[in-house]
Amino acid sequence: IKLFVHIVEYLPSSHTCIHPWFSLSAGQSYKQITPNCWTADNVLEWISDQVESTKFDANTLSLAYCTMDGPTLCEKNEDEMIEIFGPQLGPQLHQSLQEYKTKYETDRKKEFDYKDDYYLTSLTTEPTGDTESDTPRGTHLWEFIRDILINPERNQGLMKWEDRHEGVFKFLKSEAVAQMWGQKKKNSSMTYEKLSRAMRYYYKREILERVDGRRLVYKFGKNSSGWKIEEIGMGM
DNA sequence: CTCAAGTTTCCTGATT
DNA sequence: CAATCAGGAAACTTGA
Repeated sequence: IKLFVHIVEYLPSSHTCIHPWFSLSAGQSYKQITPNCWTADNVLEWISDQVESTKFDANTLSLAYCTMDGPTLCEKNEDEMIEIFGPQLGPQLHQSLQEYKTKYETDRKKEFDYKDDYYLTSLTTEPTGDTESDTPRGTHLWEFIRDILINPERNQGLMKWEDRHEGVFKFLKSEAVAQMWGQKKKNSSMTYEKLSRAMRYYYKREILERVDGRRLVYKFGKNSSGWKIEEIGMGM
C-alpha cells in the first residue's frame, strides 16, 4: 500500500504504468470473486462454509477429494458433485456453486483477467469477513469512483468526501485517478479531461448532481447507490 | 450483423 | 497562464 501511494504521488507527470500492487496477493475470500477464479484454498474455504452451514459431518469427507481449483470445480455437473461429495453434501454444493456463478455472471466486466479482477476486488472489499458477499466489482465509471471513495484505507490521497452524508466528494489527484480508470479500461491515454466529460454525462441521468463553483467536486445523485453509510457496513 | 448504452475523443468557449 | 467546466458531435467498445 505504501508503494502504491508512493507511485501515485508522482504519477501526473509521467506515463508510468501502475501495476505493482497487483501482486499483493493476500488472502482473498472466495465470496469476492467468481468461482472460476477460485484457488484450491478458496474452494476449500467454500466447502468448509457449506459444511458448517448444513451441519454436515465433515469426518465422512476426504480432504483429498476437496483439493481442486475453481476452474476444475466449475466443470463438475451435479452428478459428479454427488459422486465426489456424496448424496447429502453434493447437491448442496452444486446449488451453492450455481448461485455464486450466476451472481458473478451478471457482472459486466467478467471479461477482465484475473489481475484486474483482483485489483477491482481489492477496492470494493470490506475489511472483515462479513456474511454478505455483496457489492461485486463496479464496472462503470461512477462505480469505480465510488469504490475508491468507500475504501479510504487503500486509496489515501486520491479522492475524499466533502460531505459524506450528502454524497459530495472531491478529486484530490485527478490525473492519478484518471490513469487508474484508464488502466482498468486498458486505455493508457485516459486523462482527467476525458474522464470528466463522462462524469458530466451523469448529470442528465441523475447518477451525479451538479455542484457548481467547486472545482473537482461532484455529488452522487438519486440514481447512484452503494455509497451511503447505511448501504455499506452491514449486509442488508 | 444490428442496436443501444456508456463512454472516449475532440473541440470551442467560458470560468476560476 | 494552466486547470477546469460545459456540452455538442461523432467515433468506439461491448453485451444483448
